[in-house]
Amino acid sequence: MKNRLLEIFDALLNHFGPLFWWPAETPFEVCVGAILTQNTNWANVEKAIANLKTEGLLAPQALHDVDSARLAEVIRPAGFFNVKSVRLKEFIDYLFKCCDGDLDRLFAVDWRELRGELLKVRGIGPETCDSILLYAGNKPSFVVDAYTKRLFSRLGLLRENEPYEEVRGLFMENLPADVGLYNEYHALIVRHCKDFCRKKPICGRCPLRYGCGFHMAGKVVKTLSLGK
DNA sequence: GCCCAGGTGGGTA
DNA sequence: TACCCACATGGG
Repeated sequence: MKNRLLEIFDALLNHFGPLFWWPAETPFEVCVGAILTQNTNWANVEKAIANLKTEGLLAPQALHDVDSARLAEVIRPAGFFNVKSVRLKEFIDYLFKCCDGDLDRLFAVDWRELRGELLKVRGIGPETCDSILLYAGNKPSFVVDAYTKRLFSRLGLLRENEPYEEVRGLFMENLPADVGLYNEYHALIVRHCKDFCRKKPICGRCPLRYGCGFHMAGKVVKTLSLGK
């Protein structure tokens, strides 16, 4: 399994090149984006982030001070704005409670303990939590999302409704605890799925389950060599 | 008009 | 544990 996961990573990296995620300017922006992108197209999140910047709200103290109803209006393009407004405030409340609003202090503690604490914050589930740890805190916590489950179940390496922690464990037990590797692997999975492995596969059925390659408009444009 | 998008929490059996 | 549902905008 370890070799298989590394082969898939190499094939994706070879095809797309390094992606240098997360698409954000600061660690704090990563945290905000991780909450805003819950079940939401990233293009809509970008609009909400742009609004936050325009309004001068993309900072811990500013988000701490702003009224949640006003915050909801600013992040409206991201969808689910009422619940996300509350979730952002919950995260900020925790940040001030534990670290006086200082992200560096947040990430200074043992990350495994921090993961347990973040998961207690309402609105921060396992994917949001691991995204924050990996992409904002540079901690080796593998991120699992809908794309990860879709791709690896189609590859026959997972069952379709495998629980989050089981999937995460599969990667973390079979890959070295390397922040750079985890960072790129998740980014490449997302990129690959957006291009080739949609909910409705572009070629009618996702070809990766046969280990054969990348498809576009029904035509094979590149072949993966996954080995056995 | 319909489907989909980098989830999460609450309720029910 | 395993489903169901609400939450909502915007692009294809």
